[in-house]
Order: sequence, then C-alpha cells, then structure tokens
Amino acid sequence: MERKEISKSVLKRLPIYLSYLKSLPQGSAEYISATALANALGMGEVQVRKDLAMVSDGGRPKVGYRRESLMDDISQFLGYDNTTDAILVGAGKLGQALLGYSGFEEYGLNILAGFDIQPTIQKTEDGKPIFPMSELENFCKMNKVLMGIITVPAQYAQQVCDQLIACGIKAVWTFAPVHLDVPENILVQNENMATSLALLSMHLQAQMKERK
Amino acid sequence: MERKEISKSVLKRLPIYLSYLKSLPQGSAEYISATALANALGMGEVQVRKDLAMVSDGGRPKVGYRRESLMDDISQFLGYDNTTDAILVGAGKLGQALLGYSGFEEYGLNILAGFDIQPTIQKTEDGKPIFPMSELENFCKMNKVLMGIITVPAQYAQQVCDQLIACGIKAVWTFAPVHLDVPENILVQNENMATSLALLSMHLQAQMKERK
DNA sequence: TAGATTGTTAATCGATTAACAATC
DNA sequence: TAGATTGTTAATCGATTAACAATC
Repeated sequence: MERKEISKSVLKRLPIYLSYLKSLPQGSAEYISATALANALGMGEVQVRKDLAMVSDGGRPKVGYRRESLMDDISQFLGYDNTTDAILVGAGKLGQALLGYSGFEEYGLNILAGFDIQPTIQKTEDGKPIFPMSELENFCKMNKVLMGIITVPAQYAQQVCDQLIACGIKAVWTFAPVHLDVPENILVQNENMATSLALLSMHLQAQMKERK
Repeated sequence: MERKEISKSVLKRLPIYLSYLKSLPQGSAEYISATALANALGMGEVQVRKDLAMVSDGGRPKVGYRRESLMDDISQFLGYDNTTDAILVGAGKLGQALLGYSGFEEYGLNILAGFDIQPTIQKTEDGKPIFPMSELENFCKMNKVLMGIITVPAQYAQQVCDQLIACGIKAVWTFAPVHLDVPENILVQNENMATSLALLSMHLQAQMKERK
C-alpha cells in the first residue's frame, strides 16, 4: 500500500471505522462494504469509501472489504501496531484515571510512569510508578520517551510542557485548557473539553429556544 | 449583538480565545487587539478578527477590543453564564475524576450526581452522590436534567445512551470510544481520545522517518 | 449477464486567507 | 494628520459530495 498524503479530517475518521469494525461480533460476515459501514455510522458512503482507499489496497466490487485485513490496515496506518511509550505529568485525579486506564494499549499507547511535584503515592493501584519531578529528565532520556501527557492545572501546563521538550519529547497530549507555545517540530494535541462543552451547550440553548 | 449563524469551526475556537483572555494577569491593558490575540495563540489575525466579529459588537480601530467585555461576550455566547445541570453514568476511575473536577463550573457545567450499576461508593470525596441506575429516570425527570455524560465501558455505552434519552436527555457527552446511534434532535459529542492518539502517533511516525 | 460495489474524475460547498476600504 | 486596527468583500484553498466508468 503506497502511503499517500493524508488530511487531518480523514485521520480523525479512521479510528471511528476501526472501533466499529472491532465492535462487530466474531461470527460476522467476512466482507463488509463501505455502504454498510456508512449506514452503521451515519456517514456518507462516498466519504467512507474514499477514506478507506487511503489505507486499504482495495476492496472487491460487489463484496466489499475483507473485514480482518481492513482492521489490520487501519491499525497499521494509525501506528497502533507499534507501541509508543509515554509518561504523564500531574498525578491528580484525572492523571491517575489515565494512568490506570488499560484501554490505551489497544491504541498502541503505553504509559510507563507518572510524575508529580508531590509524589504522595508511590504506585497507583495498577502498579504504575509515580516519581517526583526531579527524576523526569533522567527517566525520559533513559527510556527514550517521545510522548508526554500533561494533566497538571492550567497555570503550570506551559512550564511542564517546556520541561518535557527539554527532555526530548516530540509529541504532547495535554488536558490543560490553555494554549501551549512550542517549537515547530513538536505536536501539541489539546484534549479540549471546553470545546466539547461549548458545542453541547450551544445545542441545548438552541433546543430550549425551539421549544418556546 | 445580533446572533448570526455560527459554524462549528468558529465555535471550536471561541473557548480558546476565552481561556487565553482569562489567563492574562489582572493588571493587563484594558484593550486587546485581534493581532495580539492571534500572535499569542499562533493563529491568523484575520481569522481571529472574523471570529470575534461573530460574538462581539465591535472593537475599536487602533485600540482593539475591551478585554472585559470581550470575555463577557464570548462567555455569554457560549452559554457559560447560565449553568447546565448534568448527570454522569459510570462511576469508574474516569467517571469519578470528572465528578470531582471542579473546573467545569467555569464552563457553566454542574454535574449533579453520578450513577452506576454497582454504587459501591455513596459519595465521592467531593460530596457528589453516586446512585444506583434504578434511580436514574426519577432523578433526571425530577431535576429536569438535559445533559448526560457517559463514562461506562464501550460495550454498554449504547444501552446507557438509550436510557438517558428515555429520561429526557437532549445532549450526550460520551467518553466511550464507540459510535452512538441517536434520534436526530439529540446531540452526541464524542470525546474521542482515539482520534487524538491517532494524530499524535502519526506525528511521531513522521518524525522517526525524518530522522533516518 | 445483471447488479452491487469499488474507485476516480468533476462539481459543489464551506472555510480560510488575501485585499482593501472605513475608522478612530 | 498618519498609522494601527477594524470589518467587509473577493479570491483561494481544501474537503465533501455527486456523477460515472470499471469490475467482479
């Protein structure tokens, strides 16, 4: 499969297809068509087909795509097959929830450890270690960690981010609702809950108005 | 301020402006220009200006927008000023982390209670009650709850979602990595971590390749 | 073969960016 | 006044959708 230039919009939809395919029961048909996928997910069938064309090396007219291969292709394309090691900074409630969430393995993410200024806990229930911040740099360099997860309060996020970059981290996943300034070659993915909430609350406002 | 039709893309950026404005120290200048905002956030200045034009009733040439009014306008536009009551289903680690997160108040979100099939805990540390699922319907109707948050494992998400809708909920915020089928007038906002991870892991893959 | 489905090429749509006039 | 900044109108860009030919 030749790797084409891929747009962010496509990239955002691929995990949705994959999760649906995975959710199908074991005994499901061997083949699935773009039409079937589109209907199940409430999307346009042409869009689905075009997206799949980016990652798969061809479905068969009349039958569709082989379910197994399709899942493999998407997984591989998204890099879910080779695990990425990550560390997390900020072992508060959210941080610990993420540290303890085993579902990330499915996406090729392996959180090695948590770090906190106040490492009151030495290990989470799940056995993940929580270290003091002073060990951050050493740990990252020793383990060649490339991804950092930020779950500290907003006002410390930029500072933590700078530290992570100094430790060699190239991709930052942040849950702090602030903009982070980073050099060009670093990717920041902001899990912006404020955005989701805005969309939801706009919807509710519109609904209320309608009902009047 | 006349309310214009607003696009999702704009809606997603508004919380970013707001959070930046809020992060400015108390003693900052009274006025801020779209240019200054754009530079601070690494965005295009025309885009920022156009977005602000949607919510504000005008900046002043040469000086910019009054910081206070701008924050008020955005907050109001996003509905952060009138609180929305919500309930949460699935009091696992993530669920409890969200229940305990006080920062949502800032966005006008008030999580009244959690629900779980196994309500082992009666109250979270923060004093939010956790009820058994059997009380869901009654609670929602009594309190006229319109928003539901889903933090149950993927395989139960659809079922919980259906229950929520039956209880009168109009907006669903879900953290389960699955597609949810809902009637047309219900909004589902999927906090899709898989998507974020996909973007991040693609970036790392690209980086690795470059370095070779 | 006929028909469902794929994949591609062209048309449409929407959002971003650029250019420019208006204003304090 | 001159210049920074706003807001609007036009041009560009990219993504989605529609139309159609290819295929099993």
